[in-house]
Amino acid sequence: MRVTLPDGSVREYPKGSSSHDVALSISEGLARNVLAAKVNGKVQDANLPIDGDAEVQLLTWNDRDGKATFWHSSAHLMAEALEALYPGVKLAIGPAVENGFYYDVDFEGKHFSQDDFKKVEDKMLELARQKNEFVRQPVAKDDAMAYFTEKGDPYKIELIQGLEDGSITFYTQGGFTDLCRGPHIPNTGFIKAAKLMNVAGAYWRGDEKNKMLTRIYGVTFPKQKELEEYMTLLEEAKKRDHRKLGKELDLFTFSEKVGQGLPLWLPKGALIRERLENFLRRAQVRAGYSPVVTPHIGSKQLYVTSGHWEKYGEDSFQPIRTPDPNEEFLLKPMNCPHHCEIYKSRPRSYRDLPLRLAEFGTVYRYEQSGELHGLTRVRGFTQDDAHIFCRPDQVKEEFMKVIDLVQYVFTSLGFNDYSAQISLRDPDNGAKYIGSDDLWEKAESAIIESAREKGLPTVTEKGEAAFYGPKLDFMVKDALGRKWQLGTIQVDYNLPNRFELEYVGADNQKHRPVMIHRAPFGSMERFIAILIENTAGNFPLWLSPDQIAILPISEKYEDYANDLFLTLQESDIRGYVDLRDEKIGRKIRDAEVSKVPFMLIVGDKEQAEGKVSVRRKGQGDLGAMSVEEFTALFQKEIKV
RNA sequence: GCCUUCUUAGCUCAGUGGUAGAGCACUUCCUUGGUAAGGAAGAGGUCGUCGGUUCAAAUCCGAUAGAAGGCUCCA
Repeated sequence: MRVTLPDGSVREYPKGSSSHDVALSISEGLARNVLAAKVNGKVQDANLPIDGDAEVQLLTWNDRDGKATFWHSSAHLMAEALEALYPGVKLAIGPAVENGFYYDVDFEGKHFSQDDFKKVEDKMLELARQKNEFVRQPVAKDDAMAYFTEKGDPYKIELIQGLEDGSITFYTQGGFTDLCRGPHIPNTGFIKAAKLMNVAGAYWRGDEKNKMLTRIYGVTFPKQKELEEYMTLLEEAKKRDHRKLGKELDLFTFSEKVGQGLPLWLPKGALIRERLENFLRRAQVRAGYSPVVTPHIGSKQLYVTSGHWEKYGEDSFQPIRTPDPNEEFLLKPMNCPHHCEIYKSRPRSYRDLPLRLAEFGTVYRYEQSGELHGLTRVRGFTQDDAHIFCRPDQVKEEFMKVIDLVQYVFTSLGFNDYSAQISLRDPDNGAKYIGSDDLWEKAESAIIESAREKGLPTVTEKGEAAFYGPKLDFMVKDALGRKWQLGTIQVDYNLPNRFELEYVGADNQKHRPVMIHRAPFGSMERFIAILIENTAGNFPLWLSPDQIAILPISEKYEDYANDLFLTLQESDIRGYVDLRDEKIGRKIRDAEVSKVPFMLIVGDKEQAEGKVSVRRKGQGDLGAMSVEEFTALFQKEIKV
C-alpha cells in the first residue's frame, strides 16, 4: 500500500502496517515520539493497522491533535488513579480541553478537594511508570451495557444508550477499562508529569436540572521540565490579570456597599475610559453617526413592546415604583428601545436613511452572582452602542461598514488576535426566538454574505444568536486564555416590527426599516479589562493615565520641575511631579512600577541648560534634550 | 443560581484553641542623594458580618455577605 506523507513524499508499505511502522521506517527517534496519527484526515491510534493507500500525518507532542490525544489518554489515567484511590467512584466523561483535560466524576457525597490532588498525581505517575498499553477493543452494545451494569456506572450506561451498536469501543490500560471512541497514545509511559489544576462542579450533560458532578481539571506533559515551564507561564499570566492590575494601578474598585458587579472607576481608570470614548466618538463622526442621549430608565411598557420584559423580566432588576401605583419603570438593560422611540419621534423618509444613532449607554442586567467576573462580567456597564436604521437594500453595505469600523478600532488598539463568530439560531429550539423564519433567514444570510465579502475568517455557532436576531461577534482571549466577546454587530428585523417603525419610500408608500445593533468595544468595562491584560498595564501613550513623571534630583530643583510641568501641560501632556524626599533611584523605581511611560529627570545640569533628562519606561536613559525636543518626541509617539 | 475553595492592617501575606504579626504603603524626623527600594521612629486591625460550642475562638460548628476557579446563563 502507498502512504503519502505531509511533505508529499510517497512510500510503499506492506498492507496492514501501522502508523508506528511508518514512523519507524523514517527514524527510531520519531517512532519513540509518535503519539497518534492522522490517517486520511482522521486521528487514530498509532498502532492501528492502516487499511490501504492513505495520507498519513504522524502526530507528536508538537501537534495540536497529538497534544489532545495525549491529554485524553491522561484523562483515562486520572480515572484509573481515582478508581484505585476511591473505589466505587462513578465516572461520567473525560475529554481533552485546550490546556489539559478533565474528568467529570460522581463521588456520591464523598469529599474531594485540592488537598487530595497530590495523592492522585502520585498515583497517576505510579501507574504511568507501568507503561501500560492502551488496548482498543470493539464491543457489541449489549456487552458494553452488561459491563457497565455489572460495574454499576449509570453515566456510562446512559452514554451507551445513545450510541449505535457496532460503533462502540472500549479502551483498556492496566486494570482500567473505559467506554471510549479513542484514539489514545500507545502507552501510559509517555506521561512523565501530571498536575491537577482545580476542582469544580459541573452539571451532568451540562444541564442545570441534572445532578452536579465533580469536575477535576488536570494537565500532563511528556517531560517534567515542560510542566515547570507551563506553571511559570501561568504565573506570568496571572500577573496580567486585569483585576490585579486594576488594583495595583488604581484603575477601578468594587465595594460591597455599592453592590456586587457594580464597578467604581477611579480617576486613572476613568481617564482611560474617557480617552477611549473620545477616540471612538471621533471615528463615529467620520462614519456618519449622530450622537444621542437617553435616560437610564424607561417605562415598563417600553420593554413589553420590545419583548425584553417577556424574555428577561423575572430574571432582571425588578421594576422601580413611584408614588403612582400604576407606574413602573425598568433600569434599561438595552438602549435599542429608547433609540427606536427616537426614530419614531418624527416621520422618516427613505432619504433620511441610513440613520445612525450612537450613545455610550449605561445598562443594567441582573447577571447570576456566580457569573460576575472583574470588569468582564458586571451588572452595570456602558455599551458603545449604536443603532443603524436603514432600508433593506442598505443592510449589507451598512453591515460591511461596521465591520470596517470594528476592525479599525481593534487594529488601532493592537488587538490582532481575535476571532469572528457568526451566531445563528438553534434550529431545534424556535421558542427561544422572536420573529418569523423568513426574517431570520434574511438576517442570517445578510451576516454570512457580509462576512464572506469582507474576507473575515469566521466560525459559525448555531444557537448563539440573540433572541431577536443573529449576530457577528468579535472574540478575544484574556490573559488566562478565556474567550470573551467584545465587538458585536447584529441584524434585527424584529424590533422595527414591534415598534412599528416606518419610513416613506420613493414610491410614497410606507416601508419598514431594518435595524443594525452594533458596539465595537462591546462594553467599556470588558474592553478595558482585555486591554489591561493585553498590554499588561503598559498602555499606549495616548491612553496612559500618567504620561510623564518629573523627577527632581533633590528639593533644590522643585521650582524648575514645577515650571517644567506647567510648560508640558500646555502641550496637553499629563502626569505629575514627584516632590517626595526620596533619592532619584527610588523615584525612578516607583515610576517604573506604576508604568509611567516617560520619566523626566531634572537636576543641576538640566536646570543650568534648560533641559530634561529623558528616561523611557522599560528602555532606560535616552539622554538630555531640550523641552522642545522632548515634546516633539512625545507627540511623534502619540501620532503613531 | 449550583459545586469547590477562600476572606487577618491601605496592599501582599504569616499566624489551627490561651491577651493579634511581617514586608511594603502611610505620618514625622534625619539625610540633599544622578537613572529600579537611604536611615530612624511612629501610627494603623473588635481577624468580612451574625450566631453557636468552649473557662477561653482569628483558629471548631452554622448562617450570611463578598471574592476565586468551574458549571449553567449571557438582551
